[in-house]
Amino acid sequence: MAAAASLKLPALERLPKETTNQWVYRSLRQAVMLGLVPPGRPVTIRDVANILEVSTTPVREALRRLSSEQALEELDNRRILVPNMTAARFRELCELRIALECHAAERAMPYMHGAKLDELAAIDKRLDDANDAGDRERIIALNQQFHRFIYEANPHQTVMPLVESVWLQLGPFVRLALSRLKDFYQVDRHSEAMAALRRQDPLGLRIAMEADIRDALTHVGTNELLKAYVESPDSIA
Amino acid sequence: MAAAASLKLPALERLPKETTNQWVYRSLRQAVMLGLVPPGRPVTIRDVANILEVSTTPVREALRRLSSEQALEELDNRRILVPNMTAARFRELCELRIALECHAAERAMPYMHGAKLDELAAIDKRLDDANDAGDRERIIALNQQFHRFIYEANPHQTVMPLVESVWLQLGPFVRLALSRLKDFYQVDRHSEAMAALRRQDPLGLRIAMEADIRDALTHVGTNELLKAYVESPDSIA
DNA sequence: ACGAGATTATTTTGATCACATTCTTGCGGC
DNA sequence: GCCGCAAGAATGTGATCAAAATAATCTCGT
Repeated sequence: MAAAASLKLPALERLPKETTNQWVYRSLRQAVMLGLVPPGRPVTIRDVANILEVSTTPVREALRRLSSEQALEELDNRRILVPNMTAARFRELCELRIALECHAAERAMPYMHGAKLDELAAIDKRLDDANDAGDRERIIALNQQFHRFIYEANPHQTVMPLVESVWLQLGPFVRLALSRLKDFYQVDRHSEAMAALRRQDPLGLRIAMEADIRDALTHVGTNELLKAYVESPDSIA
Repeated sequence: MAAAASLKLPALERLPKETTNQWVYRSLRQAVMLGLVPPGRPVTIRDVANILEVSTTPVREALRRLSSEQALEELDNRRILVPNMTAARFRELCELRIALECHAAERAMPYMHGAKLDELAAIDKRLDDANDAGDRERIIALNQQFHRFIYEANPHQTVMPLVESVWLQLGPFVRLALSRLKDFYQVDRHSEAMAALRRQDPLGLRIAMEADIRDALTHVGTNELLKAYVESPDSIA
């Protein structure tokens, strides 16, 4: 029946106390983040409902939520799809990420005490290991964890949801960058950032953060990789 | 019947081609923006559905969407409410607004040509008039329009949704500030911003923007007004 | 006759609702 | 005070209706 031949969803395992809505949301979010949903192709409620074997209501709510977070785009036609990436949009998102996260880091700095710095170093250590092992999934996860841990040190959270939104929009392409890169300079940047945190040096922190983000993203944004992807996504994925 | 004595919703008129969902969303958004929903008091789906005389489904989706935009908060209990404002959170939101909007303005600057500058000046002129007339509703609306017009000059939009989210969270309190203020310095700041745009001077633009936002918000954030509100909202509203 | 563009018909998709189910919470008996 | 039960509230389902996309047909000028 309902064909949906080209749409594959990861079928995340369902957590114990989780509502259907949350489960569908997590699944779709992950699918978008990993770039499994082809940009431009409409994502219909019924297709997703059929694939995940749930009714339409939770699916529509999950799609709507992702639209609110700019991970999906709602057209006038009521069609929902993954927005197309362009070089210009990618550049905008990079700069936005830098502005947002430098700000977040600076506002969180005063709350990074000794114990928290040790925890952060531990995360970085694990990231280092994953790096050596070449485990991409873990590298992405731990890198996000590293950044999140810093920003969330600030107990008065306002930025993190916005940061997540930008991550969601960049998600698939960051993965793309990693899939081609052999080694990462990020570890050094992370060390610089941690040193700046230890010194409580706002400017140093900003510089390290910006460098870290740029290192991670410029490999996609500037070279021909993004262009190739934009033109024919399937050839790379 | 359904009591909900203290919850009043503006009952926006329903636009022609609008779905129930969109209408409920607009109504709730406006209510939150104007501070009509008391923070801390749970907003139940049923209450809203009864007040607006629609079924629960569109209400739930509207509430969920506002939660995604950080205008509402979903507790573990599945209860939904307007997050409480604290002095610290307010400060965070101000700084976030400044960081975001300075960035947005700077990224939009190259796209502000002659014709667009004239349009901007026209908006500012109308704002000036509203200011003289003391029409608060229009002042708020036009001020937002002024800022939005600048940021949206950038054709590769990524920031505006994030800015809207912050506006939503600050909304009620900005209104609060205006309700007490006699005159505004913003007009001058707007002139400075326009001058900087004309010169294509990034630093000057940032300075003017930051000053403009600070002028609008510090009156709430620093003085006893916010404190009074946080302690007993009803005494001020 | 032929084909580009408009138009209608069919089918797909989204929106809304009422009801069933599941979860939370607050009350009252012990 | 604690436990359990009942009322209230939210989630999820399937049905129904309206809107939009796609397919098929028609019109008209050449």
